[in-house]
Amino acid sequence: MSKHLQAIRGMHDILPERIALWHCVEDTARQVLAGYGYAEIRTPLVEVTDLFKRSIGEVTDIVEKEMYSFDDRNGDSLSLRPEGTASCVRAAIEHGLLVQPQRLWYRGPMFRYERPQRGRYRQFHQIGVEAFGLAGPDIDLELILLTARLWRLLGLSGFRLEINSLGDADERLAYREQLIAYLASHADQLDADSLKRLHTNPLRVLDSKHPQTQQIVAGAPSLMDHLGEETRTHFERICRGLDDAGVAYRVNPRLVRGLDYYNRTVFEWITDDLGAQGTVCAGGRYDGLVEQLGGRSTPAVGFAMGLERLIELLELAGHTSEPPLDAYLVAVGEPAQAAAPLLAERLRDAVPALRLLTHSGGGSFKSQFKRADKSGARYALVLGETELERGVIGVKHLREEGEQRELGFDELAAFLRMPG
RNA sequence: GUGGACGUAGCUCAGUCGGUAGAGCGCAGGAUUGUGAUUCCUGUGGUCGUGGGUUCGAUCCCCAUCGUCCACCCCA
Repeated sequence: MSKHLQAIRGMHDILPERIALWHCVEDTARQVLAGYGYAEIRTPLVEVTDLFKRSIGEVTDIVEKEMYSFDDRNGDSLSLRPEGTASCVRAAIEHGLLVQPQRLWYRGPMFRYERPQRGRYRQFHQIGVEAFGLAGPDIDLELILLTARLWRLLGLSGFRLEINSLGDADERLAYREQLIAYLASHADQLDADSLKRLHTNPLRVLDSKHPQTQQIVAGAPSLMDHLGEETRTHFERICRGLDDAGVAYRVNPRLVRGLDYYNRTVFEWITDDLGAQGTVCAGGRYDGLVEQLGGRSTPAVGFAMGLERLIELLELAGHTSEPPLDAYLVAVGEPAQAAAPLLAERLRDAVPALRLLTHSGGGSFKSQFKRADKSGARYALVLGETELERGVIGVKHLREEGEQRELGFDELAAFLRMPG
């Protein structure tokens, strides 16, 4: 690029030619979420840094090295949000929303200082969904079914669903001890990263990609065996529900998530079509987080999906946008040009849904028709000297065969209301 | 943060074993002074990412830097 001014690394402009795909995902998601009774919430992009430290976890990569943090003029440390759950929980506590069950969703940009890669950006967009105050497995199931419906409506297939249960806090603690003991006995065979995590975040070693570490992990004690009766039943009921709903899934006992606040259910929707960043949607239960952030103990489940990743999949699937315009108004000659704006206004009054672009800048019939064609409009509306004299508007089909016709205003309005 | 590939026209790319660059598409105009998309003709196109070094001379070689892409890591 020869320009000296350019967008910040890993942060991308979304250009008009691609915006239709964003609308498609956003509108479909909004429609699905409304259908399940979820309400949208919007929170600031910036929060006190401490909020993320206390929720995501001090020793996670996100908090340790990926946050955009800065001091404001008061000397308070603030951060661009790296994810949405923490803000959502903070807002819910702050406004007393948690006195009753709440189903909330949000969307917007998130920021993480990572090395950009396919499907991974420094500013990226998520839609997140959170359900508060509901402890039963039915709500975990509802969230997963909701996502499955969304994929269906978007025409996306080929995802696989992986689920796991991390157990309650005490179950996990007991397992953690055993896992550390096991891993420590094989310490000499672990890769450096896993060795570092052995005592800080041993569960993360389970989903290491390192081949040799994976071999060790294969022989590790299973988290599933450490689940208590209640946790196990909770998990089984989700699996049963998925079976009954006909949603295929795979229990992956090595699925853990990178954020500290998860307990019990975790799940991921994964695709093989995006290279290394295959997780399209992920989430889980976080029953302890609300209390941890100063609220009353409140069970909660949620997930987030990456919009850039979904949109790239839609592009791969060959999604194209609809022709955006119904009509393009061609006006040649001074009197016609003077009359065109008023004609356009009257048409918009008469046909509120009409998508009409009026030519601007004058020019010959030829050049205006070229514009009309490129605009993608279905019809050209023609206003020239002759039409003006006769009090009619020419209507020409740009996308199909058909004679150019001359219609009076009322006829034209009727035609544009019910074209074709 | 680590490793690798790559930055040439608005876009996709070619090219110069070092002598300041081409194609296709696009865009503008014309063939048709009231009709687009097809066809034909003409025109428009670039500080060869940026900065420095070597050289008589650098888009090409060297170094740095910024950016893109891929993988690791991590995650949506």
